Parts: sequence; structure tokens; C-alpha cells
Amino acid sequence: MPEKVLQAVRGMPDVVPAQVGPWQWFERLVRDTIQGYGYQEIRLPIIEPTQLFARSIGEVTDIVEKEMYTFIDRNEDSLTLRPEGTAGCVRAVIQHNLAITPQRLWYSGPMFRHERPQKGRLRQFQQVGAEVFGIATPDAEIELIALTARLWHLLGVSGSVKLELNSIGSVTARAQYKLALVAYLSERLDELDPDSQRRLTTNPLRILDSKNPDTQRVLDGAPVLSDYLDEASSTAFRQLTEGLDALSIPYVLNNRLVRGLDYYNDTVFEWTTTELGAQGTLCAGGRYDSLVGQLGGKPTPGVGFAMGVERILLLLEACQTPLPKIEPLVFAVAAGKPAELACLIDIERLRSHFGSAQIVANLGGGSFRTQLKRADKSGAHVALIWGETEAAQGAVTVKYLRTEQEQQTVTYDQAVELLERIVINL
RNA sequence: GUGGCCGUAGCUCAUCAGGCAGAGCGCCGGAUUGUGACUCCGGAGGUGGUGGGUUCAAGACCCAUCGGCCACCCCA
Repeated sequence: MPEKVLQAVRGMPDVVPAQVGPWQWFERLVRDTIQGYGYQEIRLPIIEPTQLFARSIGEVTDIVEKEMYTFIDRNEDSLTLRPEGTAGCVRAVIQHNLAITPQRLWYSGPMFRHERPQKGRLRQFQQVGAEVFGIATPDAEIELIALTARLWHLLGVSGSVKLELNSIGSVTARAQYKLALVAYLSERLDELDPDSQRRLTTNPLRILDSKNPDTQRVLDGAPVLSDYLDEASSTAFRQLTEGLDALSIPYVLNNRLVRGLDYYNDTVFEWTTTELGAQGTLCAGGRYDSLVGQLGGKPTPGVGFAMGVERILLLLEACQTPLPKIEPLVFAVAAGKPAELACLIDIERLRSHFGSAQIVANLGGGSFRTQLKRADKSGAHVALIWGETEAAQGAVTVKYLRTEQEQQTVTYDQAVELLERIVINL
């Protein structure tokens, strides 16, 4: 079966130019916002030793068991395309001793999970994450949540997102709770859905966020995690909610929110939306005070979150958030040999003068009519015209494409002035 | 990984009781040989996702495969 057309790997789509506008806008906004809180960017490799993920995410999680892109390289080492960002970030922090003093870090890039693609779920997807190392107090959580809340506001989606919060306590508290939960659910084994029955032995806490209504009904009578929290966890959680109250950030307490990765303790949170169907989690995170030590570093508390960029972009679309348009300032039109050379020289001068404004040249010749059609289609504010007449008098014509203003034939310097007036009004 | 729906021009979609494929938009050219958007005229573009089967005949029916969508599972 000769495959005629090579196509992208399933679940790993291209982002074509027509779609790239929202990406760039989002990326800039996120970078500025995160760095505005004093977070520093860290750039991490896409591939890590398989062991790193097995040991951090948890051996019995779905991610490690069946979703990782793992391969043996030429040195016989087992490597894995990262399924999430925290593990690699922690590895780097340990390797470069970055947590001697408290650190705020952020990163972005592609993650890989072999799942069946659907809306808001891809095999290669983009995440932006932020992590705080060396801070054991809940002011770190408050800051991270405030940061994300600010982002939703800036993106114009704050009306469509909801913050869910929980504390899953310390390792020992959770172990005790797990016993109680298993004891309770074992009594009602036949009332649980098959998936939950299976998880009773593998990962009982995950039963809590089962979507099965019958299972949820069984859980109504189950022991509650918050009853098992020790003093320190309860105090920290109270301080967290007090901070959010002070900032008027609304949240919903969800004592069945447990999260899928094993390394969390105490705080876990999720920003969700109902606009995107089944894949409603936009951003999620929590505290992981034992992970650094567990991976061989000096015991250092950590908190962080990761957000899924594609999902947020889908939400922007659903909310019809208006995006700033980027259109060319100038489309340059020229005809006739001397005029083309004059144009060539002048548009380079314009680019030096106007910096980041788009100055688009016509390529490949064509009649004036053709070139002006291209100018119009480009969305440019003005067409600058170099023709025989202009060349003869060392001038250029400024033709306004978006307003009723008359076109003018002027000197280069005057043209720059006219363009500056447009730039100011943008 | 499981289940359901879907796959026709660059895009949005028609057609059909199985009889050699169409529209709108977009694109290119012209009316307007130095002036875009509106209008008019003309044109290019499809081995009907791919491979196989049934049939005199298949884009339409059957199977497989690839891809998309939706849900489950899981998660960002």
C-alpha cells in the first residue's frame, strides 16, 4: 500500500499561518504576565530519561502505564518524550542547584501523550507551566492562582472559568484516608462501575472524581478527605482560602478533586470551563513538597501549575474574544526599472525608520492594477507607489486604502511624516 | 485502548432508487495597457481520503485502512 501523501502524525497537527495569530498574542501575553510576577524562564529538553517520569508521576498512573512515547536510543538508554513539564523542571533544578534560594520558574513547550485525540486533547500539545521552589507557605499558591486569574481576565475569558480547590493533605493523612475509603467502598463493590472497581486496588483516590453518577452516589456516604487532614494542612488550606477571599477570587471547594499525578500533597487546584465539552480542564496544579527530595535533591518544597494552550485558544474562540489585528502599514508598489530601484532603497529606509511595523514589498512584478489588488488583499493601511512619474520627480505616492483620504504624491520625507500619523492612531 | 458519526475543488457544502461531478466563496486573467474594494465576462483547479470487493456500471453498496469529529477512559 503505497501511501501517496505523507501526512502529519495523528494527533500532532500543524498550526498554519491563518491560525497563528491567536498563538502569538497568547504567548506574548502569558510571557509578559508571568515575568511581571518575577518568574524566570527555563528552557528544558523535550526528551528525558524514562526513569524520571516513572519516579515522579507515579508508576501506576495512566500516563506512565500507557500514554508515554518511550523508545530505546542508540546507546540502549530508555528515553521518553515528556508527557508533562514539572518532572523535567525539577530535574533541572536539582542538577543546577537552582533552589539554593527560592526560585520562581516558568517554561513552555510541547508535551506528548499517546491518547485518542478529540477536541482539546492532542498527542502533541502545548503547555505553559510555572513552578515555585523553596516556599512552604501558601502565599506561593495564592500568587500562582492570582497570576492565572489575571491571565483569564486579560484573555477575556474570566466569565467562563471556574476555580476548584482542595487539600489532599500529607502522605500519612492520605494513607489513613485511603484505608478508610477502601474499607467503605469494598462494602459496596457491586455498586461501583467497572473502572472504579479496578481502581479500588490500583489507585482508590481516583475513584473520587469518577464521572459515573452511580459511583458518585455511592461516594455521597463515603468518608471525607478533609476530616483526615492534620493541623498543618488545615491551617495552610485556610490561609490559602483567606488569601483568595482577600483578592476576591471566587473558588469552589471540591473535596473529590484529587488529580492524576502522584507527587502532589496539600493543595491541588484546577481551572475548568464548561465551554469545551469533555476536556474542560484548562489549567491545573498543586503542591509537591516531597518531589525534589524523592528525585535525589535536597528536600525542597515546590508548587506549580500547567495550562494547556490549545484548550485556552479554543476557549478564546468560544468566548469570541477580540484579537488585536496585525496588518501591514505599507504595501509597496513599483513599476519601471528606475522606480523599482528607488522603491527597493526607500522601503529599506522605511524599515529602519519604523522598526516593527510591517512594510510589505510587492514581489514578482505585475501591472499596477494587479499590484494594487495585492495591496488591498494584504490588509495594508496604505499603498506606496513608485512609478515613472514619481521616479521622474524623485517622489512617491501615498494611497490610502482604508480611508477616503485623497492620495498624495510627495517626497520621501513627507511620506514618512504621513505614515507616522497613521502609526500614532493605531 | 473502547464505542458512535463522518471523509466530494483551497474553504463551506450540494447532487444520487448505483449510469461517466456541481454551486457559492476564494484563486488567476480580462473589461480598466498608472490605481485596489463594487460590477460584468472568462479561466484554472477533483484518479470523490486510500486500497480491495460486489455490479454491465460505484463518489454512492460491502470490507479493510488512514484521517477527522463526539463520547468513554484519562488529562492540560
